[in-house]
Amino acid sequence: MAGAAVSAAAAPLRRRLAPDERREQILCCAVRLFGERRYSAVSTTEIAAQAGVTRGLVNHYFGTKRELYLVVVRRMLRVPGSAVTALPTGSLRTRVSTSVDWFLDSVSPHARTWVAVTATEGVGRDPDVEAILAEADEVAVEHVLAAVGLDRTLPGDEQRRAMIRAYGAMVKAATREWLLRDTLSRDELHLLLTQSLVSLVRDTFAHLAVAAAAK
Amino acid sequence: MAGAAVSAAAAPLRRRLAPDERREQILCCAVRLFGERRYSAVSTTEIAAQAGVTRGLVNHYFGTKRELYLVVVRRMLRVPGSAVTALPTGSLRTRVSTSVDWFLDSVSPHARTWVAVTATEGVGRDPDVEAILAEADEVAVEHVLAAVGLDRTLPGDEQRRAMIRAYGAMVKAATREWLLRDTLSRDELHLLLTQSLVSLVRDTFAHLAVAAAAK
DNA sequence: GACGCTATTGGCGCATCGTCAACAAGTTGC
DNA sequence: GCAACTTGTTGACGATGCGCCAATAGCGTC
Repeated sequence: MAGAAVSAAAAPLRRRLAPDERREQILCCAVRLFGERRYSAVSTTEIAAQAGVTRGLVNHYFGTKRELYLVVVRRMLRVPGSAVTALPTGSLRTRVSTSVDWFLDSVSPHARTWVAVTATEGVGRDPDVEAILAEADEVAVEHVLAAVGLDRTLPGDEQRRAMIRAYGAMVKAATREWLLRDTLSRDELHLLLTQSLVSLVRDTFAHLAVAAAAK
Repeated sequence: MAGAAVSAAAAPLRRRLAPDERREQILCCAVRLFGERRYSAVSTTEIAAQAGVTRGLVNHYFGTKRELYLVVVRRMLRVPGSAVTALPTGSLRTRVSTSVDWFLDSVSPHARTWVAVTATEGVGRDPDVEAILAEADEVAVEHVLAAVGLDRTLPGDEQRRAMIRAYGAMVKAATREWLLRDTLSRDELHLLLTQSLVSLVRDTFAHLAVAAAAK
């Protein structure tokens, strides 16, 4: 009994961690669970259990289950884009091709989480989630504009940005075809993304400028 | 008192409807509520209340809240696409342009519900919802293949279908830009969708065929 | 080794969901 | 016309999940 008491003292039932550390630990489990199942199919109890804590602590750190979810969404989008190396040079097609390659390279290591983030569409609007995704899209648009070398002060900038956002949706969908369904090889995906963006910039934007000048 | 009794008999508290009728009534309310709020923010109690029935009846007809939700998703995708009129003729660009116009015409009356259906979710996979959306996408792919006049037995069909699915994602995103954010005019949207599909078929598919023949 | 700070717990109250037996609105048979 | 049957509909029960908060117990500090 004395031995039991000693070992119990040596390994206390609750371990007290630094707030940041504990928060990170819970968030990590939440990312994994929300990544593999939908919102309603994940309970805060389960998240807490996986993190080795009680449910109350989850609420203590993140307030609400929904708030935790939003943090997870934000976190998952923080993956790529940190190492924006030197801008590519050369012809439009060369620059676009290089950028597409860079994108594919940066996605493939985090394939699983990336797919989860950009995953499903459904019914029911969620303004908060939409705002986070929109923010990430805006960053992507900036990258594309920089890669193709377009002046952002020119008239028609808003329209071009909208079109690039739409192009971004195709990028996501096509990349899912590659990573998830394996219906496209990397080369085929690369061809699609490059060709589409080149056509967008060279043809569609040109038509746009002509139409704007005509009126 | 006798009069009250008579009026009560004339207007009974519960009205007994035909199953299909009641089911449709509940489903209608569910469509509206799920259209304007996200899944977790809609309770079956509220749906029942809006339909003028009790919660138990909702479960009786649809089993589970989730099952009801899936029925809603399916229903919302039932765009009156039945009226697939005669296939357009003329050059590739003309046929694509006509098809894009037809699509935009058929979407705009149901703008609100359509936007709700194609709204992006966030994190968390939902295989059931994905299956429904995939089914609808496949129908759309068939329409596109018919419009551009591609033989479905040719080699590389799977790759082309995948690329058209990706194009479909761009169509949805761009249409949302038009309907929701008003960042594109209908003409600009039409230009984008037409130009992109023409480029996809004329350039990308051509490259694809060349690459396939080379190996 | 005692003290204080605070990370952590456990439980309370409330809302929602799925199930089911009982009830009553219509319908049919006589 | 009334009675019996069918079945659409209700109301309540148990279970689960979530937000909140006072009590508890690690861990650093003097």
